[in-house]
Amino acid sequence: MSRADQTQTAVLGALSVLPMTGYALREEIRAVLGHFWSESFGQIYPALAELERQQLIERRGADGSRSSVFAITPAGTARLRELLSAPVQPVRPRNGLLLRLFFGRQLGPEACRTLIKDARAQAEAQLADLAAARAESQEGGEHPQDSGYWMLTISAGEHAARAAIAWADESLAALSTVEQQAPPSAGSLPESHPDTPHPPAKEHP
Amino acid sequence: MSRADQTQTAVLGALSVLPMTGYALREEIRAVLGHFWSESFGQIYPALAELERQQLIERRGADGSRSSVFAITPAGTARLRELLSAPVQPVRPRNGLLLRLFFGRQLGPEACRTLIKDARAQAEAQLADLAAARAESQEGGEHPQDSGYWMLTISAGEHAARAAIAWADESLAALSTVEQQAPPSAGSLPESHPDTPHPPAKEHP
DNA sequence: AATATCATGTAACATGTTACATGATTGG
DNA sequence: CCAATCATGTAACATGTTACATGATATT
Repeated sequence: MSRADQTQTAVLGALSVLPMTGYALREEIRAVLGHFWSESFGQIYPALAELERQQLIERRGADGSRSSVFAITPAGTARLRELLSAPVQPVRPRNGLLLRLFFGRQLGPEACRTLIKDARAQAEAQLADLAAARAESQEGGEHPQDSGYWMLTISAGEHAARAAIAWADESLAALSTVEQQAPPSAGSLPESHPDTPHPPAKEHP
Repeated sequence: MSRADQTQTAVLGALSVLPMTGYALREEIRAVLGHFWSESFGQIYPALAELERQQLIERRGADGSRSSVFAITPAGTARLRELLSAPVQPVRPRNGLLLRLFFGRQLGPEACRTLIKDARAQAEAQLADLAAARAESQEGGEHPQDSGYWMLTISAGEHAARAAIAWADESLAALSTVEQQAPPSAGSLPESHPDTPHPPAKEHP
């Protein structure tokens, strides 16, 4: 699957659940797929235009005039299955948090701790979001056929978030053992004695 | 931090550990930061040129002539700390595996199971890689000052990989309970045509 | 009547990847 | 000498984001 097709996959997939407008599409993608997927405005409309040109979706004047609801066609459903069957596009990782921690000596332990605490808080928030999504999906039950699959994605997010929290706690503990190490001397200064504002930390045994 | 600066951060960071050529830089980034970061060739050289122009790094004719080793300057170290202190760039998620599973009904349980098994295998492989990296970092010990921080990134990868494995096992079990559900009718059949926004459900008997 | 939201789009920009071109050095 | 690898770069392409322009519809 070429990369461009990924947007088409998401759009076709969403329309396979329910016909909607481009605007609603973006809202739904943000709200429902947001945990693991994102599309920007500038991609959705071109994708819709292209899909319509290929007759994989069709536009229906919803009731009177303006707002056009897009619905998937049989050919579109076939194409969706084809796209979903294509190998998963490997993602090039770019984790800004870990990049900063890797060069953590330049930042010093205090700043690193802050970064980790922030990440932990984010994971907690994520967990709360997912709990809400899980409840909604299980109760509302408008799409019982899909909800089993949707649960898989929610569960994936929960596992990842819990792992992040566990890692953060472990890391905060580990960081206290390097606390006494000062960051290396500033670029323009010769090495001065370590004058970190941190009180002496406990050595690890 | 603008996005472009992220490459500069990685390059400056790597050179802060050890001066090296652009080629070696790419190899090191791939080998050492590979678990959480990536840079493509086409970005490294322009970044090096720009950093040299700003005198944040300097080029040294290594021994005789050709291969130029880049070394960070004091100003470069200062800039690195500035970059590392900037807020982490939020990443827009794009998880192709979860996208496929979310629309799993179109694929059917068997294909989904395969996807999950593949993901599990990948996580296992990742875990093995990280174990090797951990061993190397702990024994080799060429950079004792940094190794504590490096361990944090390895640990993050391990937590994530273990979470992925646990999720996969759980999901494979869950999927067996939806096993009997057939994927919805093929694209050419009338049920999936938009005339009926919700294709009739084939409930399990 | 004024404001907020829905709705569709485009253009400019930013970012990132791939393939290619070029040549030096090294090891067999 | 030949092949592999090291080394530096560029250009074309692919992808993705942001800001803007426009106007309808609904709400207050």
